[in-house]
Amino acid sequence: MPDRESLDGDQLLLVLNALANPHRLRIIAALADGTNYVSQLARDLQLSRPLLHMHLQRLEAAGLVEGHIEVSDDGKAMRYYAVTDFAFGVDAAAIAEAARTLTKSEPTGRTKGK
Amino acid sequence: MPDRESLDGDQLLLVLNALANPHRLRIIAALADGTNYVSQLARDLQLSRPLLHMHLQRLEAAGLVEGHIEVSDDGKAMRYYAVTDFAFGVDAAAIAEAARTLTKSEPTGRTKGK
DNA sequence: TTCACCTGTCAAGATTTTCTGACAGGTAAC
DNA sequence: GTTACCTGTCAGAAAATCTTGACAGGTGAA
Repeated sequence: MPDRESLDGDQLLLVLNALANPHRLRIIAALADGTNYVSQLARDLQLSRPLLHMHLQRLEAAGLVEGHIEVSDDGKAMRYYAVTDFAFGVDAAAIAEAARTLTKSEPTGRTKGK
Repeated sequence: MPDRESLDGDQLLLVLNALANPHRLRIIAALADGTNYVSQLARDLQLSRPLLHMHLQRLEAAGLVEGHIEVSDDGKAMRYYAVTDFAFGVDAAAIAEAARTLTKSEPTGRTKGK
């Protein structure tokens, strides 16, 4: 397990958003038990496959899980996902630091872009 | 500063949801610089007062900030907010642990309630 | 071929969240 | 009185998120 990471504002926000959902917390918990492929994971968690797909992409975009194709013995291509070694601490000081590099919805010169 | 807290699933989710917003990160950052009252904070952050009010409530519900009424010299009642001493770590193991006590959107016996 | 799996995508509806403008009340100062 | 602050709330629009069902493709096995 790596040392505690230091994320910039946008990264932190991306991660927090990825974690702020019960399904996604369960997905991480399930993958922490061991790597798994999409369809099986969907059955385990009782989620529709398209829904799980979307949640996995959100988690992967935040760098919390990683997927890779693996060809099974009988030639089927399966996408296996595993959790990454992420670890970070959250307190007021860390947030104050991160907030300085936030590019979204700034008071001036907003990057919003409609 | 207190030791790293250990939150149950629902608490953790509440906190993560509270933090998963750029405005709210900025609010915490601003309050980390020093306590402040609502109207002034709204001007500093360039947010409408009703909007800030909503965000503050979300943060307070998660236990990240605390507000109290303070009567100024000239008799006006102002609501001052300050950050609390929260601190917690996030990694796959912590999430796996917390996920076990999640009550929302469970596979069976959902608590959804419409 | 048909079946049972796997993968991925899309459109569109349902639900939440975010945000604003308008309104209510209060005090002190001019 | 009016003005200038402070507080709080509400309804409703706007935007983002979540979720499902249907469709596309692929493989190997019976």
